[in-house]
This record gives sequence, C-alpha cells and structure tokens, in this order.
Amino acid sequence: MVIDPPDTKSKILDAAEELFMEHGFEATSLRLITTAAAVNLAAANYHFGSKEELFQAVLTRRLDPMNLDRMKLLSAYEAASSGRPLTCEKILAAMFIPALTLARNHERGGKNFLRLLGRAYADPAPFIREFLSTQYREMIARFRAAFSRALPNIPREELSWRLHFVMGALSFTLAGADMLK
Amino acid sequence: MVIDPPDTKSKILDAAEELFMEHGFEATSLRLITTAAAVNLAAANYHFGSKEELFQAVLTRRLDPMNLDRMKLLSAYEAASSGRPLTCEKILAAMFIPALTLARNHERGGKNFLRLLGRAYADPAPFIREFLSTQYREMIARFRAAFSRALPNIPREELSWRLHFVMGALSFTLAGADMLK
DNA sequence: GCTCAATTCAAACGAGCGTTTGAATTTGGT
DNA sequence: ACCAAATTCAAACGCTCGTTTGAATTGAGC
Repeated sequence: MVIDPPDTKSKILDAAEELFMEHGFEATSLRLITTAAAVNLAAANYHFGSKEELFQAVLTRRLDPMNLDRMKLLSAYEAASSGRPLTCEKILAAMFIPALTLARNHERGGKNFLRLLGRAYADPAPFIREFLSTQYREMIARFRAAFSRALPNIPREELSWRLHFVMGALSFTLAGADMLK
Repeated sequence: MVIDPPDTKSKILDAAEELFMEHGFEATSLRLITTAAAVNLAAANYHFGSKEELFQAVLTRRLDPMNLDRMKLLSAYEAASSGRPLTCEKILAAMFIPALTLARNHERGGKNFLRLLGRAYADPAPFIREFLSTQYREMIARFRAAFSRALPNIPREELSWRLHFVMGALSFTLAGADMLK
C-alpha cells in the first residue's frame, strides 16, 4: 500500500482549516498558515490566488459534499413517503445527520471543520456572508419548501424565524461554546 | 433645556460600538473609529489605553446594567414564589426581558449593541472570551442554580447543554442572521 | 539529455495597523 | 490673571500584513 505524500495544495488547505477554525479569518495570517504547512509563503497565492479564495476553498472542500448529502437524504425521505408531507423530525434529521456524520468521521478533522463552519456563520466579513449565502441557497430553498409542506398552517414569516433560530442554535453549538465553562 | 455636547470619551464609545458591531473587532481599526467619532487618533489610546480595553469598555457600558437587571428580576421572581422553585418560563423571562428591554430602548442604538454582543459571543479572540466569561460568571451561576431547582430531575450535564443551546440560539438571533435572506 | 511548463523559493513592495511622543492647546482652581 | 493638570493634536515609530516579482528548481514528454 503506497501513501503518496500530501501535495502542497492539500497541506495548505489542512493547515488553513485548523488555523481559521482556531483564530478566525482576520486574525489568521498567510504566514502563519504557510509556516504551519511547511510550505513557502508565496505558494498560498500561487495555488489559491488570494487569502479570501483560500478561505472559500477550505469551506467548499467539505461543505459541497455535506450539502449534497443533505439534499439526497431529503429526496430519499420524500420518495419513501409516497406523496405525504414529511414530519418535522424527518426534515430535521435530513439536516442534522450529514452534519453529525461529518463530525464523527474525523479521519481528517471533520469535527474541527464544523467548528470552523459555526464560526463562519457569525463572521461579519461581507465576502464570507455572501459566499455562504450562495453556497446554501439551493439547500435552504429545498428545506424551506419541505417545512412549508409539513407545517402548512404556519405563516411564512414565522417559519423563516424558526428556521433562523434552529440554524443559529446549531451553529453556536457546533462552534463550541467554550465560554460558558 | 441645555444639552451639553458629548465629550470625546462618549463619542469614541458610540462610534466604536457601531463599527465593532458592523465589522467585528479585528477588522475595525482605531483610525476608522476616531475618524467616525471626529476626534484625534491618539484620543482612543489616551482615554482607553488600548484597542482591547476600548472594546471591553464598549461592552461593559451596557452589559453591566443589563446583567444587574437580570439578577434583580430573578430575585424578585424568587421572592414572590414563597420558597417554591420557579417555573422555567419565569427563569427564561428573567433572562430575556432585560435583553429585549435594551433592544426596544433604542434611545441610543440599544438594538445595535445586542447585535454586537451576539457577535462577541462567537468571536474567537481569547481576550474577548475571557472577558465575557468573567463578566457573566456571577449571572450564569445564579441562573444555573435556578434551573437546577426548577428541573431537579435533569442531570447537570444535560442542563448545561440545554443552557448552551438556548444562549447560542439567542446569540445568533441577536446577531441578525442576514445571511439566510 | 534537452526543453518547456509547472512549481518553489527568497526577497521585497506598499499599505495599514496599534501605539508613542512631545509640543500645542484647553480647562479648572486659586 | 496665573499656573498646573488635563486634554488634543500632528507626526512618526516599528511592525505585520497580503501580494508581487523574478530567478532557481523540479519534473514529465519527446
């Protein structure tokens, strides 16, 4: 069994994921990342273009598969429900299970990534919010529609507010509320 | 009726509150703050010592009265319950009402401050987390004890977890989940 | 073994940062 | 009106940042 050594690009992504998670986007310098990855400083800009694009690459690497799993799971539940609206539990399960699976599967720091994602939700940087917004648009639309079918009596606004609340709580929990200890 | 013009210290605090709220701690420079406040750059260090101390001053100005209100309200509820444990609703009310009162009372940007507070919860900067931790220690202890009396059957760990969850959701909601729009 | 593109590297650039300095200015007590 | 303390101010300091540059090195295809 041959293990080829990780290439520069992956080494940067791994180090960036850990450091962005620990210190946030602004407080993490490219010098810190490239030093931790044991690569040259310029390699970050060479492979990713800019610090912002590197951050997006870190998120995309794990977020794309997870959101795909969520939507596939939701589709599977809907296909198995023979036309009847899903229960809220099933919809929430389709949201949480892929996230928890990623958290458990820490063959390469999946848990750390979820903490990073939780922090990214709360980051004020405009480019992060725009990126997450477009990254999630399709998935959010799917789940909002599912909830709307499951709870036809709840007004749209109330539904949005509850969805905010759930995702906020999930996000904060994922980010690890060390503070309260 | 005489309105004395706001002094330098208050002008800095007001501008810092708004800008920290909008861009976060790291991304907000003292030059941005002092320019918005129309005061000299050095005034920030003269009056507050450092950028970190300025940030803490911004939080303390509103956080201290709010947490005092929370504890006084909890004491009032407990005094009125004639020795019986409070209901969860009453305890949660003692947590939320002072926060919502601050949000409504926007004689000077109370709403903005709560968004700032929500962001501070999620900020990775160690000095922020330590500051909030000590700032909240007494209040958290009081409320945890109240919950423990209200729900004696729930194990301590489970109780902590639920408290995390509630505060996380509140925090995220306060921070304004613009992203999902 | 040569070639040419891809990658790595050391070095530097310009800009913005928090903070300090020391002189000018304002303020309040006598 | 005077003096001393408090405050404001323009300027600079040292540092770190993200990014760029151009040469050195590597590696695959012919």
